[in-house]
Amino acid sequence: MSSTHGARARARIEVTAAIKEEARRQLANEGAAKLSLRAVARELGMASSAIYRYFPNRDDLLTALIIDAYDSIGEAAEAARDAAADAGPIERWTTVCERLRGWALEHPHEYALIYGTPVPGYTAPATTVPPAARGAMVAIGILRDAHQGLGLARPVLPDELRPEAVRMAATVAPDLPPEVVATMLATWAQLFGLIGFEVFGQFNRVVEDRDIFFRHAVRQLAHTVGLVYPQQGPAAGRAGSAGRPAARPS
Amino acid sequence: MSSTHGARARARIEVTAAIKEEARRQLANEGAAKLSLRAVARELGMASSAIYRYFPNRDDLLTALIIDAYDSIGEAAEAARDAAADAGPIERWTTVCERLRGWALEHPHEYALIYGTPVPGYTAPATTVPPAARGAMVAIGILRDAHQGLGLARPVLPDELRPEAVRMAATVAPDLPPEVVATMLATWAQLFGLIGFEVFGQFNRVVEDRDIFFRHAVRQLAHTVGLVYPQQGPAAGRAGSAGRPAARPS
DNA sequence: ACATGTTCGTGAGCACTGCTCTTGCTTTGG
DNA sequence: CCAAAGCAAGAGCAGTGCTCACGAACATGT
Repeated sequence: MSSTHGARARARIEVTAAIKEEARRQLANEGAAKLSLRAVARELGMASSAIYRYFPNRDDLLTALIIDAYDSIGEAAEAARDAAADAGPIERWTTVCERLRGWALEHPHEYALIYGTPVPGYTAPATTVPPAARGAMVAIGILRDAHQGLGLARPVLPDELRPEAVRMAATVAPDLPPEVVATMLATWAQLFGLIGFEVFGQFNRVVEDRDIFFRHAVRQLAHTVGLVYPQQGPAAGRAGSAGRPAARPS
Repeated sequence: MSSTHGARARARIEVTAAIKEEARRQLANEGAAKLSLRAVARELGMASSAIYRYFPNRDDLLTALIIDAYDSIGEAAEAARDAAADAGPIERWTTVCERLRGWALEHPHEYALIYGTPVPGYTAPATTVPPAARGAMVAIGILRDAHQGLGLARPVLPDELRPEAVRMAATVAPDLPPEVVATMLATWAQLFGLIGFEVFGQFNRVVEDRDIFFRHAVRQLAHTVGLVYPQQGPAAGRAGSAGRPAARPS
């Protein structure tokens, strides 16, 4: 049916890709708010109305770019996880976090598209959900490994949070303890607070050496989320500075 | 010179206020990207060109709204701090954090204006810096009080972060230990990660009971930033669940 | 091989935007 | 009282998202 049959179908996916590519360029130059379909068409040498054969409206173009961005950052996270496959959970965590930050700094406008101000009146369709979850799934995977390998402390939850934690765990990672999932989600949001502040310039004139600052903050987050150095037979990384069993109050 | 002399000057500041007010209304309805000067003028019953007597261009109107928003959230933080003046540092911290979140949920578009994606090509003028710092100053004040009252643990910093921590402390809070300032800045960014995820809908379909989730996360942040219940003579709040001295590794 | 239905690019056009400039009017200060 | 300065209005320019009717190129069933 809709395979790469004729020259027509082939041309269609080529033009679609060219539009997205040019749109991404404009995104980097002007930002999402000023993304102009007419300008994209002009740069591609086609009539402005021709764009609408490929994307019914501006928001749909944005949706395509959003999905691509989620896939891109998700892929980066997965690659970082795989590159640090032999290291311990804390090293894997920090490696993934630093790669997420690196991606954000390399693609600030695409980062803004997915983690910044949502486009007004635009609600992301359901198709964006799976790509959006890729990054978080990488983090959850690291926690899962640590959980199975005694490298994860189970934080103590207050009773009032327990039902919500159980609910969250059921929809996100049913095989992990609810305490871990709840803490993980909060930590995940906090991580993007750090990244966002840097990308959006909130650290200007305040934090200078942001590499080191971020590295330290992310190690602290690893502790917050419950990652500790394994207690029996340390993993690949140096395990000199041992961690506590660490059950935190309230 | 430029006091409230004639009826003309009075009218000017009245019209300026009316423009900002109407602009804020449009902001809440349509978002910053679709803020239309013509629509503002139309709603105010004046010619579109008349707006430019008061704001030379659209970005300057946005700048005014940004400053107002910073002042508004800063004022909210200060009010929360004063309302909890008699409580202990942890209660003050959580009260301020929950007020910040409350303000953000009440004014999502103004929140997006100051903590979301920056307007492309627009760099905030220096006049926005003092209002922007108001909120963080409230948090620093709480830490200062706790520091003087033995309610603050001094976290252990790795050596590589020390010079940067000293630099940050010098420009932000010279009277506080560098470790505290460094940890505080990271925690501050993480707090806005939590708020941003909620305001921008990243928690949709994942976190249901966000009040409780946020309250727990903020208590955890209080621990991260080093706030503990005072060791000699507990403060006003209940001090039953005592905290550890808590010096954290790496 | 031919006719049919679908897809595509085009250019005109609508309603809207930010912004500029000239033209007159009103208020102000000397 | 009168010149100077501030002000609103309207026309106009260039740009935007988006629609529509039109031929041309393609795909496909008979």
